Amino acid sequence: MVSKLDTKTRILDAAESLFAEHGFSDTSLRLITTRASVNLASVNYHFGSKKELIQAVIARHLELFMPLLNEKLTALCAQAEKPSLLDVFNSFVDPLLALEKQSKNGTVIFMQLLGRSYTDEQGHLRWYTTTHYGEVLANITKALLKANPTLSSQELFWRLHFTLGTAVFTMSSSGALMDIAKADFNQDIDVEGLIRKVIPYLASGMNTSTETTSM
Amino acid sequence: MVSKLDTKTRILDAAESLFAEHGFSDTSLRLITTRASVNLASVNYHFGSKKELIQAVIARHLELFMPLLNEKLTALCAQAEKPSLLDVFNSFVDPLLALEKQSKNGTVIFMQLLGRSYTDEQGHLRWYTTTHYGEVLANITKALLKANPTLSSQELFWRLHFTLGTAVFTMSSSGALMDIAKADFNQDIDVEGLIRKVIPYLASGMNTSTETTSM
DNA sequence: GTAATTTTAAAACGTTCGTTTAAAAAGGGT
DNA sequence: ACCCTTTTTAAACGAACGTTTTAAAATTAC
Repeated sequence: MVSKLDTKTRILDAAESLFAEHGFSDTSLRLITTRASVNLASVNYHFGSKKELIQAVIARHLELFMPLLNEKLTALCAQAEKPSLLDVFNSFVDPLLALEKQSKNGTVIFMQLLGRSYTDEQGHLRWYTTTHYGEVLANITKALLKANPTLSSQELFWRLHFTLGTAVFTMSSSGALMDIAKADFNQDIDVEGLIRKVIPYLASGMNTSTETTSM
Repeated sequence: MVSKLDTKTRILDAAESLFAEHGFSDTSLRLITTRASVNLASVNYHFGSKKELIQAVIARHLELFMPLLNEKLTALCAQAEKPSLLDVFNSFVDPLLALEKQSKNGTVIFMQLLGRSYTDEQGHLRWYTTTHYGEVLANITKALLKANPTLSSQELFWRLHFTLGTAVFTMSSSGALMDIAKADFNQDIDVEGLIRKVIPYLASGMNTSTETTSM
């Protein structure tokens, strides 16, 4: 059934890194199959089309990430005491780092794919995630509301997307940012360090007091 | 010298909206020239190549935005009293809204182009902005440091990019966000409203207390 | 071992892309 | 009117794309 290393897997591995690096449109099937050392036609044989390959690449990450995140969030929602916003955002750390083990630079690639899915196609991924992982998304808002019950659903909506923007953009350009940090002030920081650095920012933004909005 | 409406301008107008909507790679010159009602070859005649057209589209917005922003920032830096972070971020409002007058949805298009320039090409725009508008960028950090002198240059660097991510992502997907807000809780909000909504979030994130980072 | 099925392989398909060419049209100066 | 420059136009170019086809090779089942 499978050889030493599955053709399907080799395609997925090559595709995900190339997609993250160059985007979906700028990555040709010929480039993918060359890097994967498989025949050009095998993509259409195993996945049907390029579009379905893109979905498969994203789905593979979501299938690992979402259950891990859901586990953390339900635990947070089940406990008696009120969690802090830092607790909620820290729930994302382990699931994100788990992606790192699935594939090299998995975390960054996942976030880059997330960002590209938001911009390259028109909300195609948004539909996929909400239908397949609606429960997880609901648990995110549930945990955030438990940490900050004063938030209206409207404010939560906006700040959640602000948060998503910060995270996606930061992790997507993490390579460049870490290079600049190293060159400008000799700061060595890895992916986990960057995640932990952005979390307080996100928590602070989510906690924005409405009084300051008037000024 | 010019006819009723310049061919060059018609190309720029058509290109910028299509670039923002579909991305650089997914927008063909044939689509642009068709919408602009000009001949296909006129792009290469007036701009040289597609790549140079992309730069021209971005440059046109930067040339309007950057001087306006610089004016606001220098005024802020010149004044005696210490500005708040909200003051600094509010300096961006008028320059951003000025883009709205240059072209329809100019603000959103500008931010979308900014985001795409960060992801589609590898730091090409970053080099362009730093060489052409390095003074403005320096004034941004100067104003932020005046508003929050406790920030180290490293922390400022990171939070500045967190801020950029929030702004770019939010404005890039503003159309979808405003649609959802309208459908889910009947909230009518325009571009200016969205800008003013994100600013307190940005100011709060920029003011993140370092003590909370330990937890 | 043979037959049926699955997977790989090479080649070609038709389309679309950015770009170039060469001629026609338009504009400006004197 | 004329010449000279600028701009527009239609057509074609070669390259690269996703996909399909057809046959060979490998695998599995009996």
